[in-house]
Amino acid sequence: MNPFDVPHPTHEANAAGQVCDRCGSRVAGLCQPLDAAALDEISSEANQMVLPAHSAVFREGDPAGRVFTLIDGVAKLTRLLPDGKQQVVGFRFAGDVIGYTTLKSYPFDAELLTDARLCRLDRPQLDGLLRRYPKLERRMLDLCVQELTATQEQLVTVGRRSAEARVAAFLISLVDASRRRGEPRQVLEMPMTRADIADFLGLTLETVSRSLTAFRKRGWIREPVHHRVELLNVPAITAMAEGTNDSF
Amino acid sequence: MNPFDVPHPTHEANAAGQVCDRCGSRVAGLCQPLDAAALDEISSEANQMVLPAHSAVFREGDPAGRVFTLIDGVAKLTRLLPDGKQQVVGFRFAGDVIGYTTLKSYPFDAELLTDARLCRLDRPQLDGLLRRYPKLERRMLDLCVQELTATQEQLVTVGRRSAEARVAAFLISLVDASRRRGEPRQVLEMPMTRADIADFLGLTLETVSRSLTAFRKRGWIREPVHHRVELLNVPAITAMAEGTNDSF
DNA sequence: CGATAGTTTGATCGGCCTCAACATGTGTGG
DNA sequence: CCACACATGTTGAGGCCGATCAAACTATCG
Repeated sequence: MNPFDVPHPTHEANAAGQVCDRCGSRVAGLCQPLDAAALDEISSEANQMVLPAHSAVFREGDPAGRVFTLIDGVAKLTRLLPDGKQQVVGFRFAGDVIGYTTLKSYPFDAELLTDARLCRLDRPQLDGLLRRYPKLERRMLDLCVQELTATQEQLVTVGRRSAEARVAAFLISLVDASRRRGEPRQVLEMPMTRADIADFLGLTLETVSRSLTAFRKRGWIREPVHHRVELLNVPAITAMAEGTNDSF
Repeated sequence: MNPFDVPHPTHEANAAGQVCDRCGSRVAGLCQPLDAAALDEISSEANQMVLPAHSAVFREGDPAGRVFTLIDGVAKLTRLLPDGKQQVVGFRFAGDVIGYTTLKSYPFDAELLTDARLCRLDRPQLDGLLRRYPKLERRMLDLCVQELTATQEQLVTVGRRSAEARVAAFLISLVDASRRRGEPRQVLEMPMTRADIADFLGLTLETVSRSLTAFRKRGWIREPVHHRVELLNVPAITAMAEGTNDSF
């Protein structure tokens, strides 16, 4: 299933930290609290892999034996309902960690929206690292708490906001994610389809399309090419997301 | 604000483990992986407190300096929207841990629905325990992963299910929670109001009321007294929750 | 016993879903 | 390179589910 496994080049933590010179990725996720020596050790155990768009990193129910760091690309995490409908529980971007869990099997699908490079760490390796670097355990807890908080926020969005407010909140969350990984332009890559967005927001793809069209007509956004949005009026979009847009 | 702080009696872990004889609570939450000696040490540092119904354990934004274990009672966790509406992000029952986070402040309100007893652990104490008992850190990660998975499930419920399916799913989740703490009767304490349930499910209280009335008329449930439900037809409720009830 | 919070039920409205048709974009093979 | 198929996106019309507004009923508590 993963035909592109290649050995991972040794990381080199530079003075500023956080960036691996060899693979070019920001060492944002798991490894953040580690020093150079530890990073070297991890790198010698981790495998870099490349996967094409629309392939699955893992599926709901697979034995949870690996942890991935997304070096490059975008992934969506989905859960399946008994009746076949799907709910997107989150999107992941460069630097994010995917698939760390203490459960025996993954509780959701992880599917790539773009071609992607990933860092793969197998469970025995991870366990060994956790034993040698106790800080890592704390780091995983941090990540989990962040994820939990974000999911609760999403619950608020899906549970209590109007359709346009949900789409606006989604756009704002894209900006935040982009800023977090240091690309503070308001031109955003948005490789997800209307259907993906709809399954994230608890809407239909038609409603998402209509909302985006409405934003476009109000001059709030532009879509110069497919899968790229430009936010022209962040304050208006923010106000819409927060439901405080009595007039526009 | 907490006028009922009382010193916590020393725990005694019995041979079967998991139950503290002195305070009568099941030591289910944080302390599960610890041995008797560790439990004694924790107990000497923890404070038991009693709070009345409708009081706040902590509020969104408070500095996250304490961790609580609910010994007895029910709590709801809520987030506030900018426009004043609230979303219930979860309910907590006896044995559940509340308020452990690596964030600087609590990301939600914790409010009691019933009179409750709580075990309180202040942050410096917790940090010390984490240093002495590294297993605890792993335990907190486990709890966080569980909570995250449950919240994702709730996202599916709120995002993709019909009103009656959501209410049915809520009832089933009550049964599960009840079973988890060893009360496998299908007569359930349900101290939350229709409004609480509505804010959890992304519905209005009227819709929740109508759904429960419908279930009652179909003979699926009874409410012998206020704040107590009896599930008479779990299969039907389950089928409704899963959306596989084409006929009933 | 009155006041207040919570619940039920009814009537109406509207936002979003559904179904449908068409437009546009993308990839593939001739 | 073009023709074609197929995925994705847009737009419209109509209907339904759940929200909203309103009123009566019940339980709880001082």
